Amino acid sequence: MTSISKIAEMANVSKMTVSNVINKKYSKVSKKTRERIEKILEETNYTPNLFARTLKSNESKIIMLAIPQTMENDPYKNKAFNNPFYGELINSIEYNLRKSGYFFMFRFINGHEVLQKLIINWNIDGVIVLGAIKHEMDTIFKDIKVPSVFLDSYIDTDDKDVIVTDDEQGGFIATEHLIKSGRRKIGIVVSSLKDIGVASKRYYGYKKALKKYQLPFDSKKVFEGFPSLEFGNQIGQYIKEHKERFDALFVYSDIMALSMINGFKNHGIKVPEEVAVIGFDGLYIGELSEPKLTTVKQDITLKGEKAVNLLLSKLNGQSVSAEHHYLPVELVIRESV
Amino acid sequence: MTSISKIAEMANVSKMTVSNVINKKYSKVSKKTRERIEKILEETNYTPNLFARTLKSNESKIIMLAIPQTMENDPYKNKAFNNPFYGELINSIEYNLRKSGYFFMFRFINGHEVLQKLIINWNIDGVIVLGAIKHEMDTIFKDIKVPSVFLDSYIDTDDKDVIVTDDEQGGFIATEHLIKSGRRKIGIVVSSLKDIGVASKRYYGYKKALKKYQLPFDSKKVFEGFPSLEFGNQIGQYIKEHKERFDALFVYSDIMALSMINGFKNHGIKVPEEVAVIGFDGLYIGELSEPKLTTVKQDITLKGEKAVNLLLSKLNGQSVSAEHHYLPVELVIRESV
DNA sequence: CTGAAAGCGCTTACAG
DNA sequence: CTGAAAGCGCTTACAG
Repeated sequence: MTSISKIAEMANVSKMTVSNVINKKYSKVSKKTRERIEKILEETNYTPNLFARTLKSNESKIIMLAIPQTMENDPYKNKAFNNPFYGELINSIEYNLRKSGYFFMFRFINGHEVLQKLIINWNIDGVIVLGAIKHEMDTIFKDIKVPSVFLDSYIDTDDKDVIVTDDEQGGFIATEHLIKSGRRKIGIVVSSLKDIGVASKRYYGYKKALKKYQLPFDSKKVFEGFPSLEFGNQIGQYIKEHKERFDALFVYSDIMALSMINGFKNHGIKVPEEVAVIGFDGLYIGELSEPKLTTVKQDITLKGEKAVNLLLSKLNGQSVSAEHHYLPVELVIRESV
Repeated sequence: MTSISKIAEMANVSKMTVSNVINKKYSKVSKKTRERIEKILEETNYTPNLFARTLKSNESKIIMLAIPQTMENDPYKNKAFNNPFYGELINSIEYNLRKSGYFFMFRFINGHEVLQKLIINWNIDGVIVLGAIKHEMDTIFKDIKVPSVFLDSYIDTDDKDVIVTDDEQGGFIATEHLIKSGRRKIGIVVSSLKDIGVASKRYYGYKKALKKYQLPFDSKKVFEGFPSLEFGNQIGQYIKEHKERFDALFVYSDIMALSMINGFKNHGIKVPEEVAVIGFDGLYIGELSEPKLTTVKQDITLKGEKAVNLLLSKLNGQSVSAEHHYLPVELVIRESV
């Protein structure tokens, strides 16, 4: 491995001069020296050691995507990333970071870890946090001293940068669409309502729509769970047994909605004739289902891009005060309602 | 930020003693000193700077997942990670690395980059390469000097560690299952056959099965493309127009198979009655489709685990000679054949 | 059991 | 325009 000092030796100059050439501080180097050094750099295939650079400059160019792991994260037990949402988001974040010359570190953070430790460990320049909930701000995300952007997080603090989809509005238009299509007995499927997050915001939107159209809210029509064949079958069976009480379901994610539709099929419930189903996300797989999934679409790729851009503007000091962005949602009507 | 020297000052000892306590080299420190230092470490919430450590020790604990980007990788144009395969794999790799105390860096590598540069940049301890093809070994993956594992890569070198699914066997049993179910006019859909890779191996298996059962091979029944609504519709239309020539399709991935089934629906082709479809991967979404997708299942989570374990065994010098692993496939019969 | 010192590969005031 | 030197935070022979 060629180091600066080796290059300096070969070129018969000081390390500083080499460093100046590498960092393109050309005003400090004569053209002749510069060209001689550049040639050697080229020949020796010099590659800087970014650890050394970071140690000195305190700029690592590493951005971390941190996902708090709320439940068991052994992928054998919980394939969290079954949901293509994650792949699409990660794809976008990696691309946008790389385009700007940053490196992408990715990590689930379990409840016992404190993100700030990892940040110091690696001199992380900035952090994108996905799906944080309020109480985690006092534990996992305590004392984060680098620029950070909270994605899909409802953390109830004004001084943090936050990007979310307009989840409440999304829940509202989903439910409103069901109502406008003539449904009156509308259930909802979410992950967990224990904490305020994406799921509960969409749930608020659901309740808001019911209220606006003077439909009664019934807590027995609220189902909490995670996408799986079992859960879909369970809800399918329940609705089969209480058919008179349901004519529609708002499901808070597409992957979950497809799981529900599957459960309905298994129990002979016709979608949308007997029970209409509307999802949330607008994933590609929703276009492939039978019936094709009506859903509330969010632009996941854009979300990743926004997160990176906001973070980088923080890093560059272009944006100082905290920003809160609400990304728009869009109703996509297909066949399941 | 507390550094070792600050701690040393507070404890009235040398930096070396602090370092020994941090690294649990207890034989070199008296119990009394050790406890005093540990208390200070605790109180000051000391976190080591891993850049400094790496600079000295040359062990970064960073593992990189490198994916060569064969085509345009702007996620606005090509949502590569639409395929939940990637999410599941990344999930598993991250988990298994973290469990072993490693950090996970993730990056697409475009054709102009050389991975070895990135490795030197970051002192990467090891690399997992996903989906490399032969000629990339002379460009992108030239001169990799750290332990590396090639996943889903057919690179034709004995001295590299390789983990692949038994793709040829998978293609064979998929096609054989179609034949045994009475189909004789079997097409195949793959990504690209230009290079030897996962797609072409599955294609060889397809040809092998045709041969074994003395069915003619017809190059007009081979379709190359990428999963999208358009491609599904295109194939749907083609098969509609040449209905007499098809009664089954082996599709090299589940996400692509679902795209085909969608195209068939749009053109009124009944699956499996008119054309049977078998996929490859065994993703969750295949259980949700209509009809449920018959497929060749691979264990993606296991694949990620194997990749990490093999790489770590290389790092620890437990495994010296190159290993080639073939992961088993399994026929999962559902409804689409 | 403990310390002083060198060194990993870089950058950056400072001096000339 | 160029160099000598200090220093980023750590580890590691070496000496006592």
